[in-house]
Amino acid sequence: MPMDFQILDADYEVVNDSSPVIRLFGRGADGKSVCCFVPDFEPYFYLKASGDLHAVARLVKDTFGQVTKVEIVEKFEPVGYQKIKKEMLRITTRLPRDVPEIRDDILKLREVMKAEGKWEVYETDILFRNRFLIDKSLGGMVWVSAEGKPVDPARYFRAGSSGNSRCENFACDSSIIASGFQKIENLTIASLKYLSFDIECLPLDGGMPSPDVSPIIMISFAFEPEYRGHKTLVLVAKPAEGMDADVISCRDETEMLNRFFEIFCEYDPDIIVGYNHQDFDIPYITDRVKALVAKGEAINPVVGRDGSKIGYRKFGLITRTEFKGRVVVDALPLVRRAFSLKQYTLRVVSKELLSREKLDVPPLEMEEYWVDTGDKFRKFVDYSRRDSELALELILNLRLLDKYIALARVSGSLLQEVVDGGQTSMVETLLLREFGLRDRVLLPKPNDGVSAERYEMSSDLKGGEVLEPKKGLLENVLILDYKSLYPTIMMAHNLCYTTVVTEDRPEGETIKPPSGGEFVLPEVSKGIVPSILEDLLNQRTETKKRMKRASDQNEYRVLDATQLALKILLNSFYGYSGYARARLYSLTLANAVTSFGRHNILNTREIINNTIGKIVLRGDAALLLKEAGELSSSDIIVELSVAYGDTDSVFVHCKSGGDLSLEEISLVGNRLSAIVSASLPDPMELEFESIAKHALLIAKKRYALWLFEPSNSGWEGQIKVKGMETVRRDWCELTSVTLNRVLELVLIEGDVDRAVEHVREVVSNVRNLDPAKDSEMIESLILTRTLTRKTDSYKNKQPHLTVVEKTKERTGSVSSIGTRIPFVITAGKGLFVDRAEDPEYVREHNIPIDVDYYIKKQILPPVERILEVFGVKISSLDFDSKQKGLFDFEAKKPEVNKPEKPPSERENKVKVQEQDPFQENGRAEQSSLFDF
DNA sequence: CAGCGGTCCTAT
DNA sequence: TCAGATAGGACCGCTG
Repeated sequence: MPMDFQILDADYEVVNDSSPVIRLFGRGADGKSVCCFVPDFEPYFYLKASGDLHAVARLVKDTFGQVTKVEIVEKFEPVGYQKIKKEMLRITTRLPRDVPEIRDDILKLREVMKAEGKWEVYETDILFRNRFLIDKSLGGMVWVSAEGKPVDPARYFRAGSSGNSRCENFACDSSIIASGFQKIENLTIASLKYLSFDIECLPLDGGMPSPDVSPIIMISFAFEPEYRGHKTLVLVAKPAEGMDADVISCRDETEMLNRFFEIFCEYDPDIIVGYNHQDFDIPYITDRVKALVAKGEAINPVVGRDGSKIGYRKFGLITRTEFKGRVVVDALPLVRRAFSLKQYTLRVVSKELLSREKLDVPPLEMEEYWVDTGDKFRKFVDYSRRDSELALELILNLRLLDKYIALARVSGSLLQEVVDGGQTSMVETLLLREFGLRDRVLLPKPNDGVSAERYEMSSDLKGGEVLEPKKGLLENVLILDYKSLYPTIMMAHNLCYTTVVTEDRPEGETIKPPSGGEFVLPEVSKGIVPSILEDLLNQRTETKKRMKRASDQNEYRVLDATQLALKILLNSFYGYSGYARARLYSLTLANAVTSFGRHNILNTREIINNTIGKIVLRGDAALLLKEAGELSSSDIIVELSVAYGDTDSVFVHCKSGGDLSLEEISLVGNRLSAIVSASLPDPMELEFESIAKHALLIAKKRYALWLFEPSNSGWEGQIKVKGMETVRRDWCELTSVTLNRVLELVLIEGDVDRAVEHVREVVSNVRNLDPAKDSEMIESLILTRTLTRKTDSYKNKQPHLTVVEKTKERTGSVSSIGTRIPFVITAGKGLFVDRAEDPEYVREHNIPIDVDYYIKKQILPPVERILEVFGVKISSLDFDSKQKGLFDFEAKKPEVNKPEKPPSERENKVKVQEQDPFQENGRAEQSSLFDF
């Protein structure tokens, strides 16, 4: 009977001290956890040597006892167009660890051989499990059907002298030795078991707990699916009576910890969830267990499917944990990546994303709650339980893993690598697989010296082109977008590491990017990266088609995650080429891509502004002037001009004598998309995305749109803000809210008067702020900033730094790098940075807020940047606490077309954009804010 | 007061 | 946020 399972994790174990055996851990189609042993896969790497290769081969074999086989193979070198393959050595070793052991020494043989040319090693730093997955076309979350016989892991490994105790604790439902296996196409995801946990410690004096001295007093679990009828469990390290059924009272800490590991292994989870458990709970448990064991306590801290114990490793600032056969998923970094929030404490995150309240026990009263036997203790238990629940809900309810599961499948990297790492591991997995198939070897990762050098050079990498916006308010703006610009450029122009002309010259023509360099034509040699991209793009198109046919919601979700994953991967290759730590780094390639991109957007602007210039709408047709022939009075003439663009987007302002409907503008959009796309090499495409009925362009990368996109139920309007203070997290909530309202009034209602009135109200509220009554208002004045480095490596004072230092002095608690620090500006003299203060502290001590700062620096400047477009001038200088002359409508006041409002006394009409001579049809009888 | 370095965060 | 990239706006506080 073949066994079908989905690969969750993979590694290897050495049997008999002599040969490695791959272990694939997974969850079976039958719901059981599986460990599948695969023997007979051997580690290897490549050596490019000069001189007599047979002699080198013999020497390698004679020199290194670990080498079992040396073959002469033909391979292409990693970079550059090459006409023919070169002979290299493929060196097989007994154990995976032999590869790094001999790779440096092997280069020294060059002197022994007295060889002339350069020697180089390739693929010497590929983890053995990844080597296996890549060579066998398997990968994370892939389904495998394995043939083989069941095996008792304990007996299997006892043969080896390494005979470790882990085997006794082997924690899989079934184990087999594979005699054969194959990948199977299966879109579904196995029924995974999720376990979330959270620990509570008792610090000595309300400070930070230290594992040497502060005991763990509670551990909570949340399960999905249930564990023996329990959705949650709370273990407490003291005798307790009268508790709920899901509370397990233990004699002491040691018993509790042992119960923890027992329940953990019995439940046998696939996904280990927590909130910041990667950085806190797991290292803490590890160290605490060590401390207790050192004192003579008996604890067996098994968490791995192979019986391995809990542990962690620190790399600089980051902690990595590994639970063999399982996947550790910390909700904190996932939430961070998925949502832009001002703070990422579990309290804030749960409230914002789940609308759930975190329960809290004040740190200073923790001991009191712990020794209590009644309500307070129950509250403490509830608080602990809730934290586990929340972490699990974040992952499950927000479906945070879907994307990562899809990325693992599509890239072939293990889920843990995808969740932990960036795009690098995924890109490299794809590259290694495709390079292997095409007989090309890949370079090892660069060392620190090389990447530092490259990092310096990277200043020569130019990026995208940002067009100067036509600042102001525009009506009827088409938004066009290049679909996957950089990947399609690479495909269209065959840009690749393997096509760049270096040593060998192809016959005939080459592709010459604006940035320089030369690439061979696809007919001469099709690039590997373009081929990978093409495949990803085809898969994505196919996936999107299947989404339309999808019958049930689950299938739809999986497909949607898949197409998103494909998009992410498509866009990863360009970044990788300019990434200093990449195995393959090529400024020539990266610059070729961006230079084509810049060229492209400028060219598009030229076509739209000048070659096309105007479009004639006649019935359902959007015609070029030359196609239109003689114009009739029913024709609508639309004049086009590019108002803005950033890298891969073009905003086209459509002007005509009268109103244009969304349908009419769409006709123009579709025509533009067709014309421009036709002028581009395949598969580059300019897509008609949406229409901004009104667009407010403030600066490069700063704008707000009243956007309409075609949907099933006609047109749906929404405001979209980019780059402005409403979307920036280093401004206070009051700024965002106020600005949003102003944008709404101005963009949709066209009512500048009301916007001004609104601002006036807000300012007056702030000025008359009464801290005693207005705690909500103070909430909305909180600013946040990320602590980006160690506090001593800042060159300048920073407000959040001030707060971090003050807090450390007061409570001893230190903020870790990467956390967002909330603060408010308090009243007083001196620099603003010195007056930053912890909001909590301000509330407790009734410290007055610097109202003036908030009005003059937080509310008014962003508002002013918007309203000055309409001629509203806010003379903040004139303004004093008596609210006199707050707004100074210098000469201009907008005339707004609102019948219910009295006409403005002032004559000047708003100057939205420079006046346009193009007024033909008499359709603009009423003047409105948006007419000109 | 203009200009600049340092810092943060966002757009693409 | 120990690993995709650059472009760019805005702020603060210092300097000349």
